[in-house]
This record gives sequence, structure tokens and C-alpha cells, in this order.
Amino acid sequence: MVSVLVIDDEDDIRDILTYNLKKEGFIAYAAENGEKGMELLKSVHPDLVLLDVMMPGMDGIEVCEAIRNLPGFERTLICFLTARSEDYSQIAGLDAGADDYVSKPIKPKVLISRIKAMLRRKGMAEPEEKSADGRLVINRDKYLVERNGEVMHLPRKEFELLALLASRPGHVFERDTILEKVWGTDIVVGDRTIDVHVRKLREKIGDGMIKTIKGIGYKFVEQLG
Amino acid sequence: MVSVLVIDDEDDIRDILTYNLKKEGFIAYAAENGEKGMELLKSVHPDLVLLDVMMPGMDGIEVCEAIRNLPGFERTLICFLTARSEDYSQIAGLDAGADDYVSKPIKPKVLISRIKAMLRRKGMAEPEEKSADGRLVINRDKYLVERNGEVMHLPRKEFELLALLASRPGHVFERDTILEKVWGTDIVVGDRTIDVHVRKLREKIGDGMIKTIKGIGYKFVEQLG
DNA sequence: ATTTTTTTTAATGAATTCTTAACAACCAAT
DNA sequence: ATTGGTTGTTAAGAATTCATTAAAAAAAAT
Repeated sequence: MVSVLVIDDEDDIRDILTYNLKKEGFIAYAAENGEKGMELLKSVHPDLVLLDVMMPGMDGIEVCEAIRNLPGFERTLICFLTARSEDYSQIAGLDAGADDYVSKPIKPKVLISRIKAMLRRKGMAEPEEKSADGRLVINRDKYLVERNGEVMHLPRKEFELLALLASRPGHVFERDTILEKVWGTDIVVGDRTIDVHVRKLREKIGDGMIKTIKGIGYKFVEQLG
Repeated sequence: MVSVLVIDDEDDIRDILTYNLKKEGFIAYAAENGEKGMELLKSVHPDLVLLDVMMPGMDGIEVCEAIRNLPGFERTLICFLTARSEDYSQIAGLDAGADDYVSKPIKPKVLISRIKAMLRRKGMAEPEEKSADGRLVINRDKYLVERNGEVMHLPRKEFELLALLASRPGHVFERDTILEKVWGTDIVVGDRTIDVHVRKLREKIGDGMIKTIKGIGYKFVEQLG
């Protein structure tokens, strides 16, 4: 089984990450700073380290370098957790050997699928996670949607919109709800934005999948048979 | 009266929430884990469930899905209680049909007003989801009305009007009340508007379902037997 | 820095939904 | 029966809402 070590100084983050990791079947460890993290690393020898960049004491980059210089840990996967505002070109530049990074705020499902992607690249295969709707397979991993064998790439917004609608076939999502879930509460976009995205989706995944409920919103059609 | 079920593994949270809910006039129930929560849910049939996301055993998301799959609970409001930094666009978007979420640490006043907003938003002064009379099923989730197997889509005003009337079969709604609930206080419409909508409803759902009480308003017929 | 892709806006037209208005029908009380 | 008040019916036209386009703006990728 795959084990993961979380090193982050924020209690909440550690809790959430270990919680979600365990839920996904990983073995999860956590440390609240770089020093303790290195200790734990040596004793548990995890497959992957999730590493906060900004921490008091040793920061993530230092920890990363330390891990890379530790014999026997060359193949340990390292994934940075970066604040959105941080300039990750710096991280990428310094890239002391991290395999990936994920920006905060962290979306558990996104993180999990990134982790799985990393493992897959390294040949540590994890079971494929696919949420299906009979005809449509939505692969959150890399914004791919599969419709009877044919895979297609959808841009982020389109993907999120489709994922939302398809998460509950038959349920009518109000336009406000869609805006909130896909675009977020703080972003303001015009009224026609949803329509345009729906249009593009219909174009790509086939018409008839998404129905308009005038005055209310949209819904993904229920299984027909 | 509106009843609320709190499901959270932390004693303090349960106490604080039930205390504040009762203080506001809600009927409050509490359970310390998902399993007990489901039990209680079935027996008390609350209008709203406050659901901790992270719990030992069944977690909030699982409970949410279980509730949504339970016949008769499709319309039960569900509000997640999430840790501060958790990103719930995931919880909300991908999963299972929660109506809202509130982040911990929970401020009672904030929670109460969010609850009221939810109730208001769902038009849930005291509405039921189904007409007592088994022939008509009003599904707000899907914005559909079903009459012995035949499903039909109603335009917004007609739907809201029917939902209102059918929420209390036998109860006579005055025209003013109908205007207020369906059209809102700030909108002014002529006298015949209600009639026209009633007419269209009668046309669609069958005559005899909505009765006119002259000089007062309309009512949805009670169980016919 | 340039190109490509993605996202958003704006404008127009089509479709649905809602409201009005005019008149017919109804009912109760003169 | 006549009257006055209320509701039913109808069809037309307002108003709202959505689809569609193309093009601008923003973001990513190169």
C-alpha cells in the first residue's frame, strides 16, 4: 500500500489531508515542521511527501533538498503545497527535485488525482478512478471525458460545469448554483457566460445530454435506459 | 415548526448547536455519528440536517449520499459543517447534493441566518414535497410533476403555484397569500394573472385538483379516497 | 514575445413564459 | 330578472430568458 507523509505547519491542512488520504486508502503520516518531518521520513520511508513550501524553521525547499540528498530516498515522490500567491516559477526553477506541486487552497479530490497521476508515472499503479454515467466517463484527473471509447479533452470551465451537472443526473441546477460552484462566489461574470459554456459542451458531448429548464437552470439528463 | 438534526462527533459542537437552534425556536435533534444520525433521521424526519464532513465511521459525504438515496428524503435540506480551510467547491460540486455549507469555527448567529436563508430559499415555510394524494408527485429537485407515471415539465410560475397549493392539501390560500408567495411582495400584477395560471394548471394536471373558493382564493383538494 | 487556447462579453434573434385586457360566465343578493 | 362582484376564458403582445455568433480579453503555452 502506498504511504504518504504530510509536512505542513497548519493543523487544519494536516487534518484534512490525512483524513482524505486515509479515506482513499493511503497510509498517511503527518509532521508539523521540517525537522520532525525529516525524522518521520526516515522512520516510515513514505512513497510520497506532501510538502508545504512556507514553514517556520526549515522551509519546504530545504526539506526537499535534504530529502533528495538522503541516500535511499532518491525515488521518493515529492509534491509541494504552495500558496496561490506564491511564485512557483521560483519553485520550479529551484525545483530541487519535486515531482509536482499543488496550489492552495487545496481541493482534496484534485490533490488525490494528482497523487494518483504521479504514482502512475512512477509505475506505482493505483486503481483508476472513474465516475461513470453509463455513456459518459468523467476523468477528473486530466480533464478528460470519454464517450463510448472516444476520449476528449475539455477546458477547465467546461469540464467543471459538466462534472457538476453530471454529478447528479436529473437534478436541476439553478444558474446561481452553477455560478457559485463552477465560477466561485467571488467571481462575477455576465449572464450569458453559462450559456456559452453549455453550448460548447453540447457541441462536444452531443446534444440532448444537457437540458435547459427555462427560468431555473440546467440539468444533465437521467439515464434513459 | 421546522426541525433540525445535528450530526457531529464533537460533543461541544452538538451542544452549542442544539442550544442555539432551540433558542431560535427550532426543534433540534443530535447524533454523534453517521449511523446514529441515519437512524434518528428516519424516525424524526427533520427538515434540515447539519452534517459534519469529517467523522469517524460514515463521514458526512457518505451520510449525505445515503440521505439523498432514501425515499422520502429527497427534499431534506442538508448543510455541511466543514473545516476552515477545506475547499468545499469539491464537496459541493462533486458530491451528493448538499444545499449549503458552513465553515468551522461556527458562529451560531451566522449559522442561524444561513439556515433561515436556506429555508426561505426553498420556499420552506412548511412545505411538503408530495401532495398527500398519491396521484401527484411534485419533485422540486428535478422541477418535474408526475401524475400517475406521466412526468411533465411546468414553467416556473405554474410550478411554484402548484407547489404552494399542493404543499397543504385542503388549505385555502387567499389570493393575496398566493401573490406574495409565488410572485413576491415587490411585484405587482393584475387580477386575472392568478386565474390564468390556475387555468393552465388545471389544463395540465387535470381538472378537479384545484378548487376555487369564491371570494377567498384557491385550494388543492384533499385526499379523495 | 508570440501564438494558441480558453474564457468572457456583447449583440442579435428566437423561443418560451408571463401578463394584460376584453369579454363571458357565474353566483349571490336584491 | 337585474345587479354587482367575482372568477373563467381567450388570444394577443410584453417581457423574460435562452441560443447563437463573432469578436475581444485573458490566460496558457510555446
